Amino acid sequence: MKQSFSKRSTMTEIAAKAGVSIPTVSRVLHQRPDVAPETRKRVEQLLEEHGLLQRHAKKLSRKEHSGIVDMLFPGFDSMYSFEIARGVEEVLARTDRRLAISSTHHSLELEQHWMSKIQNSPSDGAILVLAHGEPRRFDPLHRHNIPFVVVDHAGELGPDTPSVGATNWLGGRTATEYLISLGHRQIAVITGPTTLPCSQDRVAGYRSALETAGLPVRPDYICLGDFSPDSGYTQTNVLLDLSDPPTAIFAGSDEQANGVYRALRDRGLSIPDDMSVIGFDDVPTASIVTPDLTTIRQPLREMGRVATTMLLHLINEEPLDSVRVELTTNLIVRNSCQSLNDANRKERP
Amino acid sequence: MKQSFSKRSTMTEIAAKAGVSIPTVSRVLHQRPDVAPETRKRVEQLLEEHGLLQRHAKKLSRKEHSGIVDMLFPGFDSMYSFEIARGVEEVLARTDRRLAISSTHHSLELEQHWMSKIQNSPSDGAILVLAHGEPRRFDPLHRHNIPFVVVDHAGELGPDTPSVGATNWLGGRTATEYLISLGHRQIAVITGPTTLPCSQDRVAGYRSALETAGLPVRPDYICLGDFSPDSGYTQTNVLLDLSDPPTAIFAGSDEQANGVYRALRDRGLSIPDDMSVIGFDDVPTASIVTPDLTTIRQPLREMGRVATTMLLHLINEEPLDSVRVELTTNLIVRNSCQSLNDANRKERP
DNA sequence: CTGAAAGCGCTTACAG
DNA sequence: CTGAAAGCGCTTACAG
Repeated sequence: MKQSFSKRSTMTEIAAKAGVSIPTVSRVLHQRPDVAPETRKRVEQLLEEHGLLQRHAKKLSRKEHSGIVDMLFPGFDSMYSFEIARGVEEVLARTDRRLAISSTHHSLELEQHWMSKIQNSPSDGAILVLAHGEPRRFDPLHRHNIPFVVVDHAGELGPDTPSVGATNWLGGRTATEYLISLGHRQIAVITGPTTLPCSQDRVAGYRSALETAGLPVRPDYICLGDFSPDSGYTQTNVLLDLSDPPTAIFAGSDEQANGVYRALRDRGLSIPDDMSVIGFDDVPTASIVTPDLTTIRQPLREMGRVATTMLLHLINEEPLDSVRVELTTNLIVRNSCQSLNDANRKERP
Repeated sequence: MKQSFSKRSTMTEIAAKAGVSIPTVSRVLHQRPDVAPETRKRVEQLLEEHGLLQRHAKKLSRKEHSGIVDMLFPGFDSMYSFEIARGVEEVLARTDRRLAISSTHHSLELEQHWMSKIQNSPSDGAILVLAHGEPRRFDPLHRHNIPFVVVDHAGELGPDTPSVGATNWLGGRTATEYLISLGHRQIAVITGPTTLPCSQDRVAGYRSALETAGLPVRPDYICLGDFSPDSGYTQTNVLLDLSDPPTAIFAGSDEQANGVYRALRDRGLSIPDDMSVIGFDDVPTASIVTPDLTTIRQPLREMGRVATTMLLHLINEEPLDSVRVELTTNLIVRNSCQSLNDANRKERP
């Protein structure tokens, strides 16, 4: 037992013990066919005992895969990130790979730092949660032949870049249609960052629903946010200060909706009696707030799962069913929206 | 440019190009002192250009460290986990190591699976979020000489096991004292799993506060939960069905408090008018719920940060200031508790 | 400081 | 099927 740890054995040693030549040992180790079954068995036994087999396997597997799948977030700071990560973890747990999580903390510098880390201790593949950015960003990955999948990108990266997204346009449209169906005619939206395609798409869906219903698209009802509670708070106040405020707000994201809630509460306004609010994402908090938030569900965990499955295919050099997968959004009706015709609504001027 | 990728160069090649012997090249690569500065410079240049320097550095660093720090959760499914992970990520981002996250999904089988993964693609160190469990569990880690730190364990693992925790006893006591200071005399607690030292400690703190104030410790006011919203819901209903229900509930954890909120709301009871509720943890949702939750803050992110700093010391074989670090909890007063003397409280029989 | 020489652990045709 | 031989890429005393 002890000596097997004391010093790493060599093929020469094994050859001596097995009473064969070194080349034969080499052949057995490499699973060449031209070895007598008996000899092979004897040598294999020795190799195993002395840890050469294990050492060799490890060396091989290090070549093929590092055992790590990387995941990069712009910020590891929201339920949104967490949910996607959970999906990825779920499918990776069943494989022999581990999940490495990094955040660029919204800094380009740290993103480059990460890219160089990846070179030194390489990755089998990467999942990039990147809602925007040009393809050039992925050059280091290409150079190092690291397969990757982009999550929540709108998919305009061209046919070379596998990506998973959600039907943001449809979601935006569904949210707005729902509010219209409740009788609302004055519907505002607080957007995400204008640079983000997912946000642009939601707003486009909003416009489309309004236009289809023959309602005007009012510029003062389209407020610029950044998906944060703070921008939800600020923009809600802007909307409420309008001479002609909306009766419903499409909050852009659930997190942003939290800020909308707070602004409304600060003014003593009730949800949904005084204002209907609809979110986007359906993160866990959506069902915890009061009233629980009607929202458009974006299947974040499933997006993580699908992206991982795709990546695993890429790693194994198996063909992909589709380079671009778009998962569908769903309306989740809870209690933050009310029909305009319904009772105890205060009259507005 | 091109040929440097086409085939990996050898020392022989470099030696020829540099007009020196192979041993000299070897010496330069290994930074031996006995080489003429000029020769060294020339050879180094060549080594760099042909990627031998890089290859060598990589080989070295693979020996010293894999570049991965592992983190294991019983379940990667709560704000609690997420917050600790964020803390770890924050300090790791500034190093050249990446964070690998795994969950045992509360299954012993998966925990063993993870332990074997760790052997195949080794880890520089691990952070284990393990609220209980005997030291034997860590044997595989010891065997493979992988340093680790345990987070949120009560610290009864002995002086060999570095750990980071919070002052759970003090937190439980503070929560209860606060309720007493508001005039409450009938204070219930919904506990976490009895097997968890952190939960036991909180309950012990609760008892201690009651006893110090000369109040009776009523067994029917101590309800068994498991930190989940569901158990919060169920046990609140049990408490409300008592002939003599409490006027305040110490919810054991913020997540559990969500269930308490729901049960109260389902019965048409108002928080804090009809019932005061205090949580534990101060996860982000605590300030989002209505009314926002008064709670005992457990500095989860900081715990993650401290654990990582400790682990980095262990990895570098530097001494630890202390094997056991206990971070302090704080009372965060928000709006879910009310003084018993205050106004609009309905009279109880 | 530097190289010729010996050696290590392994692989790869080649001959039988 | 197996081994003797040649060879590769590298390291390590040793001599000058």
